[in-house]
Amino acid sequence: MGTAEETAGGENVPWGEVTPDAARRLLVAAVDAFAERGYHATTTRDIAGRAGMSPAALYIHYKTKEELLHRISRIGHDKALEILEEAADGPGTAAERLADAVRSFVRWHAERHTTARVVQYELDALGPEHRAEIVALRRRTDAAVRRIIGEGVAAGEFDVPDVPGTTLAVLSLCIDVARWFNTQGSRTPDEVGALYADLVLRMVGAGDPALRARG
Amino acid sequence: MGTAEETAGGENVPWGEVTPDAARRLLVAAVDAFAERGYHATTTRDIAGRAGMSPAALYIHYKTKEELLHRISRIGHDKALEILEEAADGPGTAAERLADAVRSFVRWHAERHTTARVVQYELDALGPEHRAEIVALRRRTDAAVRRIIGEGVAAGEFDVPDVPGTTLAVLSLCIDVARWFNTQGSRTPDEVGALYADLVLRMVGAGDPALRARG
DNA sequence: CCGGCCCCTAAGCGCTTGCTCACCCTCGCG
DNA sequence: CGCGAGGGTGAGCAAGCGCTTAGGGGCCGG
Repeated sequence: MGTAEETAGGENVPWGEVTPDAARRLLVAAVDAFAERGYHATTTRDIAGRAGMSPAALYIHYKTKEELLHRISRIGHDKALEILEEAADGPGTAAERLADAVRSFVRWHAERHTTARVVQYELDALGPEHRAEIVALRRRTDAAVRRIIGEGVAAGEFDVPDVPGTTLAVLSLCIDVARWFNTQGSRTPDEVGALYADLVLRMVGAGDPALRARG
Repeated sequence: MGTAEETAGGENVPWGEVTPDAARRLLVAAVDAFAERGYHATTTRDIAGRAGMSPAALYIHYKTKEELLHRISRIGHDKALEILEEAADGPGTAAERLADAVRSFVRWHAERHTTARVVQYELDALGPEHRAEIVALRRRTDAAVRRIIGEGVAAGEFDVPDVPGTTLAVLSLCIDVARWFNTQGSRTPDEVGALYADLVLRMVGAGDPALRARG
């Protein structure tokens, strides 16, 4: 109690783990700028300006612009992975767990699509070591989805001729939500999550379509 | 006969429509560089260097770096749209046309994934008027897919509760191939096309799964 | 009241960027 | 052979980049 985290607004606030306050303001500004223009097109002056600071202030809290991207990418991937693995390790049939995983993963990508866009599409801008670290996290993401699908096939729930390929496609579908979401509007994250969960169950040939529509 | 296009190697060569030769070499170099590093991280010196020319040579054939991106984007979208509309307007049932469209669209994104990456992911780097022009092309892409799905539903071939949403998901799935293809290897464009055609037929609830597997 | 500490800023350094300009080399034609 | 035109180059400009540094202002314990 009385920790910096609580001072910052509790542990469920989006960037609550980033302290002190000035560092978080800079990071949030960087997420917005990176999502809007891309990493390379964003200047450190722009980030500092959005955070209401001078350009030099950035370097008090972060060594380089790349370190900012890495922090964003790391925290974002941790969160996305946590969401997925929680669903993968939950109770229920493979179909229920897969639907749950897709629903929450997609919802996160839609709700926090500016963060997700940076996390998913600016990976190449990281330095070699930082990129390697993030790639390792992504392999765990892949493994979590593959595990659910594999278990569904083993249990006879799913009909999937190509498990690695279908895993890839499912993840690709979910991740790409970050690219297009809210460029049109008119759909809530919950709606997209529900739609995608249904589509993915169809992709793995899970059970009776009529059951899916009702449940 | 004896036109510049034929001199350049015939009309089926990837960038055969770009003349003169030096302009094409620069454009191909730009595609590679943009795909590898992204538009903003690519310098005009890098593009010219890859084409074996001095930095100044670029400006003989293109007014700005952005014009280069626009030319690439325009030609690429034209080609992608042509592929899709050809399949959409072809003969056969809605299921056959949808499978055909997805198969060829995906194959193009895989085979020419460096071009596709630029075309699909560097749109924001275009100036306002050029972007508007490209966005109009993408609406036609969307319309082509939506038409096939709509016709399949009308004919009772498909079971799709949300036609616009499913259209969006199908296109998103195909487009994202450009992002991940060949970062791992081990899959040919034909294989990915076949896999994705099957997955999409499942998404729209087309017919008997057993029939799909045999056909 | 003050001295040290922590954030922060103004100014600017060294470098790279997109792009330009004066000039040259090559080639077809009379 | 002279010549004009068009594709190419070397050098470099103004602007903007990531990042640094010297110094200032507010807060806090003594």
